[in-house]
Amino acid sequence: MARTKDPAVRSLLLDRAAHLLSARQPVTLRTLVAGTGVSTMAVYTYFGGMDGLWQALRQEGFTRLAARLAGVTMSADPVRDLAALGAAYLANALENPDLYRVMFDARFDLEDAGAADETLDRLVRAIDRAKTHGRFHGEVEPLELATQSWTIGHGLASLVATGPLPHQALTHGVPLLTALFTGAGDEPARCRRSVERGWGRLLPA
Amino acid sequence: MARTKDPAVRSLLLDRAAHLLSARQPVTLRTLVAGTGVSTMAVYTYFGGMDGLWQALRQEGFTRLAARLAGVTMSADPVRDLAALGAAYLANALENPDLYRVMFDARFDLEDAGAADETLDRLVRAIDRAKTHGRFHGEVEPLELATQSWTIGHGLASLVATGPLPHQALTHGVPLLTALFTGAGDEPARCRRSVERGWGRLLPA
DNA sequence: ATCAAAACATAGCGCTGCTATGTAATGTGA
DNA sequence: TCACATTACATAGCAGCGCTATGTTTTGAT
Repeated sequence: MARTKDPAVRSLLLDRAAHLLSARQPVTLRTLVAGTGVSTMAVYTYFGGMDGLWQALRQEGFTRLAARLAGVTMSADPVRDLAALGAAYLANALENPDLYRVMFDARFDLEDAGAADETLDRLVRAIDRAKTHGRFHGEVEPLELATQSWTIGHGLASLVATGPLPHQALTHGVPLLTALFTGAGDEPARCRRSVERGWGRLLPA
Repeated sequence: MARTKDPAVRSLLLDRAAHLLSARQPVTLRTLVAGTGVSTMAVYTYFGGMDGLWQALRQEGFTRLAARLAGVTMSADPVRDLAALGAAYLANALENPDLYRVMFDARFDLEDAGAADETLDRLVRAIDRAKTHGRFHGEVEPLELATQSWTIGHGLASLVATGPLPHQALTHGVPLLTALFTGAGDEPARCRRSVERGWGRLLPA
């Protein structure tokens, strides 16, 4: 008994926001709708305000990350796969640095808690796989090891994306993950080779 | 042949900014000077604008961090000391979460690059000490290991301060650092004991 | 004592997100 | 099919933001 929303408008606004973000142009209510033909009210009908737009943008960021991780093909070497997931995480963060910053920007009260859960779950499953392959010893808690891997990935991504460390520093991911996985029971030399293979093109800077 | 600046005004503004920040009240040009008796122009006289104030605030954050790290007393166990430095870093980040966020907030172009250098240097020296004690093997590059320790610390601090991980997750610091230092040559069981000692009160959540 | 220079106060500009108001479009019940 | 309630949408205007132009006052060197 009323007018319906047009999903295309919503996508249009999100796309334009992402474009402005990557073009390092300010994302404001007015710059957002400028040239789109829609009025500023559209932001309120579809997102309830700018905060809602940022939240939707974060969701988009996590969705894109999930897709990126899903693109990592599993191999016969589960530890390589773990490193490859880490590399994919970092690659995504550095290819969309602005979106990554939005995703982990403070000043949001985590109503979209669990947005990162899919990411973590994928890690957990990869670790489970390494366990069944006998690379990690039995006491390893997959969720804990996944959280620790995430900590390394996020720390690296954040320090590089935010400035304190140069891109070169991404190579630190190899010794960090190798140390972590070796501590989880993998054989050191073999572990390092696996991680290096998984880290892939992030290695030569 | 002119009027001189009053350092007290500068401190007053910085103090008030920190207060507003910790009180979770918006830090704006007008809220900053409200009730202080000084006018908005003061912010421009002493900081050149709000950006300058944020920059000064970051400097203050790093100064406070340096003081915190300086308060860690070295013991006979250098690996414990390394973990204690990590714990102090995290404790500082979580006691001044807003300031920590300002410190590592993106959208600043690193003109104050090197602000974090003192922190890193302290880590380097602690690692050097562990090397001379024979805890790490000779190929260990202190700067690299320091950067990797920082990555772990910042990753944890960021994920906890920004929301995705609960405070409980700080305990992950122990296995992470243990794995890293064990990989650097320390004997596993001894390393874990040292790290646990250094991690201290961050352990019981 | 003089006077230039800098600190300081005030007012106002263009921008921000947001909302109040009026209008046009549309899915639904009769 | 038609009327209407309901929602999308456009416009205008509000308070607040950072910043700057302007005029005044203070002050330190000559």
